[in-house]
Amino acid sequence: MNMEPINLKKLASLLHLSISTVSKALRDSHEISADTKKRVMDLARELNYEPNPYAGSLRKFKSKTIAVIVPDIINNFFIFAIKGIQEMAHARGYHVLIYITNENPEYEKDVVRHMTNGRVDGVVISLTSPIDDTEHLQALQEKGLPIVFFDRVAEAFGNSSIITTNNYESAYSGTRYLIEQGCKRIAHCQVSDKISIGIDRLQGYKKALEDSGIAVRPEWILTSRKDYMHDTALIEQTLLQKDAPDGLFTSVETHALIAYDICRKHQIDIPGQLKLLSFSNMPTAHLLKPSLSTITQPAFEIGQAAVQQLILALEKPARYVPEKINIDSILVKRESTAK
Amino acid sequence: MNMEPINLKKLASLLHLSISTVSKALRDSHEISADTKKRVMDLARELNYEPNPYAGSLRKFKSKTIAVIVPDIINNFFIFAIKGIQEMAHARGYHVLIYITNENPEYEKDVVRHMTNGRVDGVVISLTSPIDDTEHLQALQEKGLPIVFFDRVAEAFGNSSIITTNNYESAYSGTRYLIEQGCKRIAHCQVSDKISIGIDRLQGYKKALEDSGIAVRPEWILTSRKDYMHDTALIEQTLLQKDAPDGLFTSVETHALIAYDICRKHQIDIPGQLKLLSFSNMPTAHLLKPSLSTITQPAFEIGQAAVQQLILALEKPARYVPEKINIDSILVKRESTAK
DNA sequence: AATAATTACGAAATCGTTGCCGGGAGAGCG
DNA sequence: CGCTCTCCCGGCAACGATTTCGTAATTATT
Repeated sequence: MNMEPINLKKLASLLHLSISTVSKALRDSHEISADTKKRVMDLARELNYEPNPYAGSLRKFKSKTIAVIVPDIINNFFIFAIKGIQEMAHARGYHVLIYITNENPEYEKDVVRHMTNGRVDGVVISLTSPIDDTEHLQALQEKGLPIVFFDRVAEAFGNSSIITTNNYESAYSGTRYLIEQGCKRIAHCQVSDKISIGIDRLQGYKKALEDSGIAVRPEWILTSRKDYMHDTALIEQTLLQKDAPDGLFTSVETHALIAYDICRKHQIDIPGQLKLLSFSNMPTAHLLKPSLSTITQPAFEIGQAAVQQLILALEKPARYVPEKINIDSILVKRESTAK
Repeated sequence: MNMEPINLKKLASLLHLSISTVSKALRDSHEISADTKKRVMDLARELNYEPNPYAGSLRKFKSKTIAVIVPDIINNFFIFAIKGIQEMAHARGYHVLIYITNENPEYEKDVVRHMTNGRVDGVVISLTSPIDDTEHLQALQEKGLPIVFFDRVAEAFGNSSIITTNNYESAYSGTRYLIEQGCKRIAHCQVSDKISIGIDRLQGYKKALEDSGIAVRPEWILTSRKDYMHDTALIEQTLLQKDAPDGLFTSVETHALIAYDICRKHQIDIPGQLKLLSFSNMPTAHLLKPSLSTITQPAFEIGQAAVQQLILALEKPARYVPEKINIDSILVKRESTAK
């Protein structure tokens, strides 16, 4: 079944030319006559010649491949971001390797470490690791591999572009909105206290409470352990206590769904007893019962922008200046926060 | 910033050994003394040596990379499948390149054609192209690249493993279930009439109607054009006609969501006026209003099985026999089909 | 007509790794 | 002591493409 491969040597021998001539003809070099070029191109097309990418990579230290590293894929934000990344990368002729860390920092480090070998030209990453634990990324950068962060970023990390949404402002205005809707006891469920978006959103939440003269209750700041059972127990316990919250602001859609399940189980009325607002890119938010008010991130655009920055760093390193790009989220008001 | 690369030559010169000795030491060859091995390994670890994958690929015609080609990614079935693919592949030491065809057969062909060059060792694919249009895949196979199909497969395609769910039976029992719930006029929305799952599910739907003595109405077999506007108009028009259906069985979750939107817009009661059942892997199905009855596919397991088959084909070609693997779906009854 | 310049191609080195040899040193055996 | 055998290691040729350099043949220049 295994046909003999079509490579430059094969083309050259069929055309009675040298390998270098064929190579140059295919790259449309000025050194080759139009006549010869045509002969070469025609045969290449006829035999479906495809250059071996690894041979070229070896010589040129370019693989035309980028890696996307995300904490999870069961999350509509990342889905849309990956879609944006993928589309932009392909449009620019890049291949995309995908790595899912499953929220496991050790696994992320492993993946990143094995990336110092030229397999990829650059990396687009949304961090799983805490922001202060980035030696593995440092190592990458020292090897000359550009990194672009999106969503969960390492602000302090020098020389890399960072693409985020306005996390602080969104959390602030989201929390303010809950207050406007009548909430006085608002809990916040954060994804982590050691990750950029966790920190930024928490700050926005806190500031909004302060500005409204509401005291921040530390026991109502719930921190996820990325474990479904644990997170469910944590939220359930909070929602069932005597002086329970009348508002819940969650940082990821998973936790909003958990809250829905808990409220159904214990017949807590949304929005009557509890108003719910979540960062989310769920396509079904408006169809839920009740429909979910969301802070919707421009996930697709963030993904696109990340790749644009990365490719700029790769192809015009001289002109490339790391940027901090912000693309605003949108607050969509629905039933879950109605008065 | 760009540190000089750590490669075998560098290690060899530091250790005063030859390149081949270092290479063999790292691969734990029996030709090398334990002593030398240790020296080599220690230095390699210290300097974070990572072998250049492309150099090896070039010599061994193995890239330890597979491609996943899917029609779309905004679809929970594919999300979970990709997750299964990714996890299994990484567990077995493979890297995953992802390609999204956006339901565009021409793009699929392009992607597949550029894959005959050794970039990947094998391909896991869910087809966008019609089942009778597979020369591009034929070309791949002739190059000796194993292909594993999942979900949208090419049955007639020789020598490849095929992983599906029991599409025919699921569609049959789903339709029967709608009839049991009192539906007499059931429409079916298929994803395509030229794709395996479209055909299989349509057959199951038809057989169920026949077995219940209900005539199949061709105008109620709606075929998607993978265009949101078109599909919406098509379903809307069907649901608004005089003698409208009292049941709708959709093949992909997107169309179920479209149906929800249409029903809301025109105040069609689900399940009172229209019962709705859909193939779907939505995590929010039980939270919709009304909750959506689904035929849920074992997407994650299908992805895993696909990679297992592919790796078997790659690593034990002698022992590999193409298989047709079926993993059953589950019918989950919820409010959208209540009596 | 002699020299310079241009055109069109080929030879060979190179990227980092692997694997087939070949060979020297020492051990074991008769 | 001479032979074979094993143990370790180094040399070298690939893998497929790119690129630098060299060179023969043709054309242009003075």
